[in-house]
Amino acid sequence: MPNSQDLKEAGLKTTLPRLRILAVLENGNQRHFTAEDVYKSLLEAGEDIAFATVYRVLTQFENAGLVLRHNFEGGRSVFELDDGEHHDHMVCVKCNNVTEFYDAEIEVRQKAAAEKHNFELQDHSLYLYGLCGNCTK
Amino acid sequence: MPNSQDLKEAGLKTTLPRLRILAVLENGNQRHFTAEDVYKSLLEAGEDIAFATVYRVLTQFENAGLVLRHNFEGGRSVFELDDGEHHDHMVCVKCNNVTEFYDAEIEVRQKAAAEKHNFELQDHSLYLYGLCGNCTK
DNA sequence: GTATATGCAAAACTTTTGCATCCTT
DNA sequence: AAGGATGCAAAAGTTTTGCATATAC
Repeated sequence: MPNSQDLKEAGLKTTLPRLRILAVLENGNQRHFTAEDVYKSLLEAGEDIAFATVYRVLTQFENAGLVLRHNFEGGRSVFELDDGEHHDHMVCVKCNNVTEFYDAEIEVRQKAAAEKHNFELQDHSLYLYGLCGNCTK
Repeated sequence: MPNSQDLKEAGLKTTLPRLRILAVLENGNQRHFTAEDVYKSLLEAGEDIAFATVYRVLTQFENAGLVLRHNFEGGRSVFELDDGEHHDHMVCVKCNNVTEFYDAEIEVRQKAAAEKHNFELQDHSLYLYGLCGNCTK
């Protein structure tokens, strides 16, 4: 779990906005946030942090490797704390709920596909879209 | 390969802009286009079609099932003719070249992962990011 | 004290839309 | 002739940036 130490190691000063944003990402009841989600959480917690700062900080966190940015359908970025354990995502198109999953075989086949095409794999994103358990009831 | 017949079947009138945009998607030396790519191709071909029309038509084609829209990293949509044969994509982060690939086992495991989580799969996107063969030389 | 970070407002970008006019059937 | 499509310009939505002020070290 990232903390102020991680900020320093990333060359980022330990400022109040950064700590507050980190707290939202760590302690929220969700793991996946749009920038607006983060901003609203801060407002609700009584924190007065500019929207521009939220974006700046999230981008800095992303560059520092603390946060992952996803480009799901819908045109808005979704941010998530990088816990170091890679996983993929199922996104409910109705309620926007995000479920994480992992399949070792899929990872292996991706690497194999990349090698086969002489492609130097750096990263990947696998998003499943559909209806989550709650929304099919 | 879609044609004016497909337009009619989709409830879309056979208009010059639609035919021209279809022609770009079919006959370009690439298969993957941003809206701007399409617009520029039209300009180069001497066609005077509004940018807004390009977006409108691409969206209509998407809804009609003629075209797929991808959300790669970078924040701009990428469009591709839907040839009916599902495939995934490797995107070169240096030259933006897009390579298609398909792995039946990955498809199977995705379905299995969805079922395991009681998730009704509708669609998915798998993008590999890295350096293509040309860019690692 | 110095360098870096933040707030605010404005800009940049992509994509969509309102409306008058034009085209297809 | 009638309904749908296009062009233009303006709007909408997300994300970034310039600059003066404030903060961390």
